[in-house]
Formats: sequence, C-alpha cells, structure tokens
Amino acid sequence: MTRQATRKQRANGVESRRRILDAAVEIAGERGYEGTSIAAVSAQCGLPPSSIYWHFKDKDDLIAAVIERSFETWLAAVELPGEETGDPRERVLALAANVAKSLVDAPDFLRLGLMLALERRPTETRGRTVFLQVREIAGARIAQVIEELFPALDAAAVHTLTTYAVAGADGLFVQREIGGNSVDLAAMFELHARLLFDAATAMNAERTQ
Amino acid sequence: MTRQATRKQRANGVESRRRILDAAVEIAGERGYEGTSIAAVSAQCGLPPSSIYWHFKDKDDLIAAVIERSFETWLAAVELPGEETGDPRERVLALAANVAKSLVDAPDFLRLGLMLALERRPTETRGRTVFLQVREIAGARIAQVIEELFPALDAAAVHTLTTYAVAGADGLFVQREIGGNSVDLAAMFELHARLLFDAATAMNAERTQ
Amino acid sequence: MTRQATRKQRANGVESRRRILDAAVEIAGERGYEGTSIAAVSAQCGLPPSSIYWHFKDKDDLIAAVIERSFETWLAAVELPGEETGDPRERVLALAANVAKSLVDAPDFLRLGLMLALERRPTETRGRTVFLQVREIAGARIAQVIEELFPALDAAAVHTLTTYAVAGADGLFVQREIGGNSVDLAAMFELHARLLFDAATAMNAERTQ
Amino acid sequence: MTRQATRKQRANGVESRRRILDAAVEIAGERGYEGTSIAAVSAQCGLPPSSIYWHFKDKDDLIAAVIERSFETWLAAVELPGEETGDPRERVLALAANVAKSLVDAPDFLRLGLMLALERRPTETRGRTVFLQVREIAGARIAQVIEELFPALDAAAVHTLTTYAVAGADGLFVQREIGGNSVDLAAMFELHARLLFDAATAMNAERTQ
DNA sequence: AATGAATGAGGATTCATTCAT
DNA sequence: AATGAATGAATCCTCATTCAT
Repeated sequence: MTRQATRKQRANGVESRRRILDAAVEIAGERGYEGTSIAAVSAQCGLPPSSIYWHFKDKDDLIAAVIERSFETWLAAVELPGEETGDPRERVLALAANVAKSLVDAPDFLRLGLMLALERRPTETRGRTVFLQVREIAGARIAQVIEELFPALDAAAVHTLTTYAVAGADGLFVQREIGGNSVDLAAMFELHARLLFDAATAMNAERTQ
Repeated sequence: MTRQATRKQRANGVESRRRILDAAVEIAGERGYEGTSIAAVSAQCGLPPSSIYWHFKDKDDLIAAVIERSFETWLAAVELPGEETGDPRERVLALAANVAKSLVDAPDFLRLGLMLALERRPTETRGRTVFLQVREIAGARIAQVIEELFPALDAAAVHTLTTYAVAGADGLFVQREIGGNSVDLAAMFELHARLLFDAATAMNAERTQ
Repeated sequence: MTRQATRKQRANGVESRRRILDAAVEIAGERGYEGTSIAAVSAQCGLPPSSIYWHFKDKDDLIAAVIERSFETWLAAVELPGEETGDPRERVLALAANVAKSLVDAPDFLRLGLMLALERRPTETRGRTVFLQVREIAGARIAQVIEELFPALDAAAVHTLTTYAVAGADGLFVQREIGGNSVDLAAMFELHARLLFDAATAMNAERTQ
Repeated sequence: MTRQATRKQRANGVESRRRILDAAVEIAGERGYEGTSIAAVSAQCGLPPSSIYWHFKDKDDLIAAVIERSFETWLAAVELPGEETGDPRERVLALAANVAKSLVDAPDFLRLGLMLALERRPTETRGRTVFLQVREIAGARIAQVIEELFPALDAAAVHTLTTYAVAGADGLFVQREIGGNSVDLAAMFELHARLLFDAATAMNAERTQ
C-alpha cells in the first residue's frame, strides 16, 4: 500500500466520522434517543454498524457527540458580530433576532436536546447531561447580559428573568416545531424580548429608588 | 373468595383497561414513545402483554389512549370553579395559578405530549396527532378568554398573544421538568400572566384610540 | 325470554356454523393449515373466536369439517346424472368433462386438500387424514369404472390406470390454479380422458388375445 | 484449535449460509411457508435466529433462496448426459426416467414449490414468484424438445402437450408424496412418456398429411 | 481505519385456547 | 347458543454490541 493510500485512509477517518454524525443528528432529531438505532444510522450514512463502533464507544457516546457538535453549529449561528455597545433595548432586540434566526437555521441542537431533557430514564444518558451543561452555559450568558444592562437587580431577580427568557425561547421553539412556517419565530422572539426588556426595566427602576 | 377466583380474578374489562393505562401513563411519561415497551407496561400493571393487546390494538393505540385520558385528567385539574366575573387582572392571574398547579399535579399529559410533539418520524404516531388536537382545543380556549377581556384586539393580535401564552406555559413547564423543585412554577406563571396581561392591555388601548 | 326467541337462537346455531365454515374454507384455501388462524376466520365471519370454539373442538376439528363439507359440495357438483349406459368412450369423456367443470366451480376441496396432502408435519392433522380418506373413495370409484369398461385388465393394470387418472386430474388442477383462466381445463381433461381411454383399450386388447 | 476458536468458530459466511439453507430446505419442504418458523430453522442448523437474519433479509427472502437453490440442485440431477441423438422414442423415455429419478432423489424443490404454488395469499410471497419463474423455464425446455421432435406441430399443440406433460409430472409427484414407496414413480413416468409420445406422434402425423 | 459475521437479549405482536358468565 | 376477557407460548424481527481479520 502506498503512502498516498495510507494518507487517504487517514483522511477518510475524519470524513467517516462526519458522515456518521450527519446521519445521527438527522435520525436522533427525528426520533429521540431510543428511536435512534445504530442500524438506522448505518443505513443513513452507508457505513456498517461496526464502523460506527470504531468511531464511537457506544450509542450513548454517539448521541453525546451529536449534541456537542450540533451545539457548536448552533453557537456559531448565534454568535453576535461584536458591537456590544449601543442602546440597551436595541442590543436585546438584536440578540433575540439572532437567536430566532439561529433556531430556524440550526434547530437540531434544541430539538434533540429538549427531547432528551424531557426523558426521565433511570440511567441518565450522557447526551442529556451534555445538553443540560451547555444549556447551563447559555443560561449563564443570558444572566450576564441582564446583569450588565440592569445592574440594580439582585441575584433572585436576575435568575427569574433568565429562567423566563430561556423558557420563552424553548416554548416558542416548540410552537415553531409544531406549527411549522405558520409561526413567525422572528416576530415572536421580538415580542418576547420586548416584554422581557420592559419587565426588567421596571424591576430595575423599582430597586433603584 | 373461592379457589377459582384466586387463580383468575373475575374478568373486568374496565378495571383492567384502567390498570393498563395507569401503568402506561407512568412509563410513557418517563420514557416517551419508543422507550415505552409493552413488556414494561405489562410488568408495571401485572397483566400479560397479550392482555394489553386485547384492550388496545397496538402500541400506537395505547399511547393515543394514554394521551386522551391524561388530557382529561389534566383538564379536570385546570377547570376553574366558575366565578367568571370580577377584575380581569385577577381572573387572568387566577387562571395562571390554576394552570401552574395543574401542571405540577398532573404533569404526565404535557410531558409525554411535548416528547411526542418534538418527534418527526416519517410515519406519524396517533398519539402525537391526538396531542396536537387537544392542544388546539386548549389554545382555542385561551384565545376565547383573550377575546373576551380585550375586545378591541384583532384576530392577528389574539393569535400572537395566544401563541405567546402557550409557548410560555410550555417553556416554563420544560424548565420545571429540568430544574425540578428549584423552579417555582407558580411564581413563574404569575410573572408570565402579568407580562401577558400588561402587553394585551397596552395593545388593546392602542387599538381603542 | 320468549319461546320464539329461544327457537331463533337455536336456529342461529346452524347459521353460525355455516358462516364459520364459509369463512374457514376461504381462508384455509388461501393459506393452508398453518396459515389459517382462528382470528382470521373470526374476522371473516364476524363471530368472536370463542364462538368458533363453541362450534368446533379446536382448529384441527374446524379444518377437518371444512374438508368434509367442501368434499360434499364438490361431490354434488361431479355426480353424473345417471345414464350409465351408452358408448364407453362417450361415458368416459362425459365423466372427464364433469370433473373438469366441478373443479372449476368448486375448487376449494382439492386446493386445500392438496395443500394438506403435501405437508409432512410430525403430528398428522385430522384434515389431512379426512382428505386422504375421501380421496381414496374417489379413487375406488374410478377403479370401478375402469374395471367395468375393461374387464380383461388385471388388478395391477387397473391400479396403474387409476393412479395415472388421478395424477392427471391433480396435475391439471394445479396447472389451472397457477395459470388461471389461460388454462382450458375442459380441453385438457378431454385430452387426458382420451389418452387414458386409448391406453386402457390397448391394454385390454393385449390381455384379451 | 485454540480456545478462542472453540468459543466462536471463525466467521465463515458462505458456510453459515449453506447450513441455514440446508436446514430451511428440510423444514420448508415438510411444512410449507407458514409452517417454517425461524426458530425451527435455527434449531436445525445450530445458528441463532439473529444470525439467520444476517444472511437473509426476512423469512420471505430465506424461502425464496431455498427455492432457488433447491431448483439448481434438482436441475443438476435432471440434466441429461448429452447424447441428444438416437431414436426419438428412446430419447423421450430416457428423459422421463431421468426426471422420475431426480424427483425421488431431490424432491424438496417440487414439494415446497407446489405448496407455495397452491397458496393464494393476498400478498404474494417471493418464494412463490421464484418457483413460478423457474417452473416457466422448465416448461420452456420441454416445449423446445417437443418442437424439435415433432416439427409439424403448431404452437397451440405444443402448448397443450407441454401443459399436459408438466401436469402429469406434478400429479404423479403428488401421488408419490401421498402414497410413498408404494407408487413406482419410474414406471408411472414411463407410462406418461409413452402416452405423450404416441399422442404427439399422432398429432404430428395428422398435420403432416 | 474498517468491516463481515455473529449473537443474546429484547422488541412488538399473534397464536390457539380457556373459562366464567 | 354465545361471548368478553384473559393468557402462556410462540411468532417474526431488531437491538446494541463484539471480535477476528
């Protein structure tokens, strides 16, 4: 076997892994954890089951990797293009618009994540753990923005607003998943952002007095 | 009790059906559609799998029945004790408090429902269809209340507020499912209700001018 | 309950039995012994499985009854309208034409019978036994006709011709089952009868010299 | 042989496939399609059911493969050792003797095939389709021989004689299956061949004049 | 880096049958 | 004369996983 061929093989390792994850994200996003069979992923990506096990320790590991990669994909879609200055209201609305767009463009992460989150199986899956962790990170970031914009708020208020912000995002995403294009996610996120901003402003003013 | 009765309790279809549904609602609420095995339901309710198939055509049929019954259970828990008069704000807050309480007391319906709703399998499950239908009914009822309280709103506005109301409820429920008792669902629903009421009031005033 | 109603019930017993047999003959003729499930018969006739067990001891008993009844139906269709005199050749040809017609009109008996006959399960089914018995009877009748028409033939020759006659009938029936209407059963049976008659005539002449 | 080899014989797909087919041909030849349970095949060949499903998509696929292979086995048993010259009568008789012998030696193909052929289930099995196809091939070959030997016959006559030839073979085979060794298949096939040959000769002469 | 072959455990579902009413 | 309810055993087939190559 020539060195060429060897290099080719190695390069294919990355490519194969990608193909498997592509297949898995699709199927897991359709059917959840239990519904995702290795055989189905194999059929989707064209590689035999044993090859999937060469790349991933077990099904749990595969799903966790799916969550991780789809989170990164989503994160890349949300990330704001800097400009953290300017009018607070505008900043919040821009953030919301961005999140709405990212959830339309890369819905796999949240769809699969919520499916895993709602499950309560006796032995926790790694995928669920990973989802809850990255979700925690996202929540912390939101809390941070709120603290910056409304410095008078105490920890409890920040926590309440953060929870409400995330809940709204989850709920609107679910509505969109159910209702399809008939739900204008951008408009709904704008409403959500406005209500939140006004509520935060009011709470902030209350405590400033 | 005679010896015969000991060996085989007297046939009682209604009771058996109830036991099966009780078992299924618990397991399906924890593990979703795929995670609910007939064997597990059988073990939980004490009846053999073949008996489950006497009462339900197949797994799909069972899950659909579970959704139906748990919806009714939940509906009975939400239903307000009349008193439709009084201050609108109070009425909305009371409604929200009731929904929050019902979701804590009878969460099976919504937990399983959301799991089914998020699935996108090629061949739709009957359970999902049923959930979407009853959800539609619940949405219509909310829209009705909004129309009553804010008669100046046009259809689009009512639709937006309804969607946001339902989304908030779903999202907060999910937060509670993930965060457990650390999430004060009653308080969050109160916040949700207040924001919605204020937003609706403002929109209503706008259009009244 | 009035006497009228009681009599009605009793009358229905016969009717129910008939409905069950009608359903069973159809399904067994399509799928054979193993392929005939009590549930399928139940669905076909509209009576619950337990009612089928009221009329028949078990599945074996049901299939045996199906064979018996369909044999009688077929027999009624073959039976010649007397006239045993006349030209031997004509008599044989008329017989063959009649058998061909009966097999087109009432094929259930032979189709199901052959399916059972070809099976070799460890525990013999009663249906198979019954089929082989009635088949034996039919064979004996053919032998009798041959003996009458060709008295010079010895037992071995009669046996050979009988076997060949029956085999031809079976084989042509199978061809018709496979080929459908494209097989002209009447014409084929006429050919079969002619060849047989000529062969028998020749053998008879040989032994007469 | 190492300890590992004892625990799990070296993977050998071809050999395993053969073992499964060997087991299946025996069981299916005895019990037909429905009567052939995967568990029974598994027990017969020593491989677990899941291994059978590695080699064959489903039961249908297995039975179809059984038909295919047993047809080839049978074909190898019939194939004449050349010598296509010589007296036509001798050639036909030799052919018949060969077929008779092959059906005694390798009866699985025809026994299972006829069982499948007689079935009329709504959803056709692949095994039945395969059987009808190979049967068609066998029929075409017989027609070819008839055409060669009796060139004056028209297509309709050839078709009739072919149908009768095949029907006789099927019917005699059934007689043998039912009657066991008491039926001298060789003798019966000789009779069948003679009657056919004489009939064809007569028909040929008729058309030559 | 990959895969053909294998497998025990479990999946949903149907089976023939029973029995109290 | 009939049937609603039940059931243990069997059905076909898929599961996640392993391992020698």
